[in-house]
Amino acid sequence: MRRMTARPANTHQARLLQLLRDSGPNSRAQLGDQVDLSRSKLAVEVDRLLETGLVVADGLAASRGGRRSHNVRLNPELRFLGVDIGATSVDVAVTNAELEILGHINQPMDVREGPVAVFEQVLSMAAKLRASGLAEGFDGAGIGVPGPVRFPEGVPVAPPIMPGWDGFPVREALSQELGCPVMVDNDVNLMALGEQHAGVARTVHDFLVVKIGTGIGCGIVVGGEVYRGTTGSAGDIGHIQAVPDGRPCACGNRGCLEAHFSGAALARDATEAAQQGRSAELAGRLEANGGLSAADVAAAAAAGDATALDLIREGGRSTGQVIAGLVSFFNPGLVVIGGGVTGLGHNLLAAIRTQVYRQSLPLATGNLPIVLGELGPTAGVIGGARLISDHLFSPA
Amino acid sequence: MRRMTARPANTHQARLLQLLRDSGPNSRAQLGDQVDLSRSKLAVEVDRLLETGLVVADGLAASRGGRRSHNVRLNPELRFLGVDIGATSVDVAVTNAELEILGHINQPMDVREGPVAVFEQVLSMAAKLRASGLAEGFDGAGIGVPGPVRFPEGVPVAPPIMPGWDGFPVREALSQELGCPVMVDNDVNLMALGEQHAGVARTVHDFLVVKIGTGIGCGIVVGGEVYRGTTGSAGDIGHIQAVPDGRPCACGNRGCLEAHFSGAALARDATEAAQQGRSAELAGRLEANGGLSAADVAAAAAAGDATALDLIREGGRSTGQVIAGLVSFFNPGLVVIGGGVTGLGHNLLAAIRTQVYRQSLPLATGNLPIVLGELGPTAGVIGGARLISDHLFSPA
DNA sequence: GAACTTTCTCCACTGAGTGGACAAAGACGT
DNA sequence: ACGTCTTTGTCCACTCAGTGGAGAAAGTTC
Repeated sequence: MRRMTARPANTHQARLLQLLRDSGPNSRAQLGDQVDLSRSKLAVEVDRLLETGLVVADGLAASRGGRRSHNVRLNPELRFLGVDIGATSVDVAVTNAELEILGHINQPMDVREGPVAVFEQVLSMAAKLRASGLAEGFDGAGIGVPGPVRFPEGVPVAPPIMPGWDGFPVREALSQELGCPVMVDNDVNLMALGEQHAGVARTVHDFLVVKIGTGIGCGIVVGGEVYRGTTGSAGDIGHIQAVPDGRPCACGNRGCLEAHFSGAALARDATEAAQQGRSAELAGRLEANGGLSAADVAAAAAAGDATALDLIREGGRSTGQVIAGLVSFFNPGLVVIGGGVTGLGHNLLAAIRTQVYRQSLPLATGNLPIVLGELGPTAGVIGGARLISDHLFSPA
Repeated sequence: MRRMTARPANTHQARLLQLLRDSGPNSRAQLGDQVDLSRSKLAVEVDRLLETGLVVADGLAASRGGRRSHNVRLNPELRFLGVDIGATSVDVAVTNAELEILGHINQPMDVREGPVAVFEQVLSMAAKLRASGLAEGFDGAGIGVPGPVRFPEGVPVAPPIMPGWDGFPVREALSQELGCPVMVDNDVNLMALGEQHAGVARTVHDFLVVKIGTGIGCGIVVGGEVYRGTTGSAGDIGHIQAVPDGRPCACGNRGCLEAHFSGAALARDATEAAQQGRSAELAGRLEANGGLSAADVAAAAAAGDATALDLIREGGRSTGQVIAGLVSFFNPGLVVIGGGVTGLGHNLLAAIRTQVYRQSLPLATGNLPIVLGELGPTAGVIGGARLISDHLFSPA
């Protein structure tokens, strides 16, 4: 199949495509209710979209007491690729134009091996999905990388945990390989887009997404749009000071949030506790697995281990301390906690909540939900698909 | 003179009015260069604006090698009122439609006396300006108050330092009294608008304005627009924890930034130092004035007093500590320091800069200017005029 | 089968916006 | 003084997006 290359010709068409993406098949009448255009004009634009092939007829809907409506929907053969590159693993997924996941693969990986090796892996994962019959090709791809990105060009800039990627033309390279438009963004921003599109943040306009994985980052959404900052490093909260004169951090300072709580820090602290004999539970797991991860701490806490619980509580306190400041400053309508450590679940959430509600002013926290992300590991790939569809479903 | 009531009929007219406001008298040709409309259409819209009286002819400009242009400008009789209500004083100013200050009065005042008393004072100040022949009436007014505001309604919400104002319909009441449209906002947001319009932030799209006066607040500008948060309390950074287990704060917590550094805190610390005999300079001033203010500390520091200098440096360090976190999070293109304590000048600025540059990541601070505001005490009133003109110069 | 609903199409009309021709007004060289 | 060039502004015919009403098509309900 030849891939779609058409783009909406005007804002009306863009709006219609986005409506069809977000609410599935619709009749002309239903579209008209949401789009503030005369029925005549709307019919014209829908017909033009049908001509481009982006939209196809979808049969007759059931009657609601009158003439049955002719539904239209986004072309079901459109395929987007969502790629979420983490520090230690990659997620690749295929979606249709309505951003439903048709297939999803996760593989371990190390970003530090550099862009060439990682892309080889990503491309082979994409090929596998294609080979399984889910897609004959891709109409667009959205990629998330664990570091700051100069968004318009799709190029990582000075990424701390992936030094080899600095300045690598991710967007251009992947667009070449995949033969379709590509957008690149920070992984946390993709997660925010994902939760906004299909998760807990569907109705909020200003919110924060705190992703606690190997590192810690924050996605910022202002007025429904991801805010990326002047140099693309907005949300880089891992190196905000959480503990004065605290632990030394790789960045050269002391007491950075990331040095005190993150997947990596938690594993380190748990190992330390096990070795010092402060927890039999953790020591057993260390013995068994030859190492400890955040998941081990979660399991130990679930098994009632006090030390593990303490580690989580202490981490939640540090995180909550920083988030409290951000809440005072940003006054969001929602805070979403996500990332690898969401396995720590409600113990973590409770610790964060306590700290934030205690430290921020009532006006900012009065009606502020602090919740776990809904999408788990799929938030990033859905966000990727959303990112590229936002791009393709806007006037050229 | 009957006040102007016309509003632009469409976005083109709004755009033209804003252009004329920001760059003064212009010929049709010059306007055409900036507005992406055909000369014909532009002429039509300009003619309509002339009919409304918002815009008037302004004679012929000098020739530039061809036919001389007929300039047009905003009606020079338009008058805006800018009001900046602080904790301890009020600024009221009259501007023309180009937001040039024609007259400016500052008077001491205490917000805690409540809205009724304060408005009486504001109205009498406005009357004084009118009586001096600067205005026959006002076409709009922009008011800043030192606390959070529910912006669409123009009503203060839960303002900590002005409890009597909670829920008072400032916008409606003043609109009634002045007989013109009124917009109300947080004083720090007005300052941000002022610096954006006529100060240091003219070319930046994403920036922060930190106002250090009796309290501490922060104005946030995203994509050229003031960001106010979900409940209007965005930028309320005075109660972010700057010093763990630090000084007790009126809000009930400990170590809040405002408890450690602000006009009030500085005066308190200076008085303490004077009484403990740590500074002869400050003790002398305490004796002479019967009390100490931030200005006294500034003067003492300028006279070489080490204790005063230490107080400023320590305050700058706390402030810088908090700002560093905000810079990491928000990645602004500029940070402006303003408010009453700008009298502390470069000693304060240096301390803040040191702390921010040390604590934030290079990518966020690499090209980040941290500067003092340019407009001083006029920032707020210019911002007020800007606020209402933005409102009036947009389609009804 | 009549009356009512809902969906969709057709068509004449409005009005925003364009671009080119041309007029007005000045600068400059000869 | 006069023609040429440049810049500014006006006029006008034309295009095209968008509207709203009439009415056809296709159902449901009683």
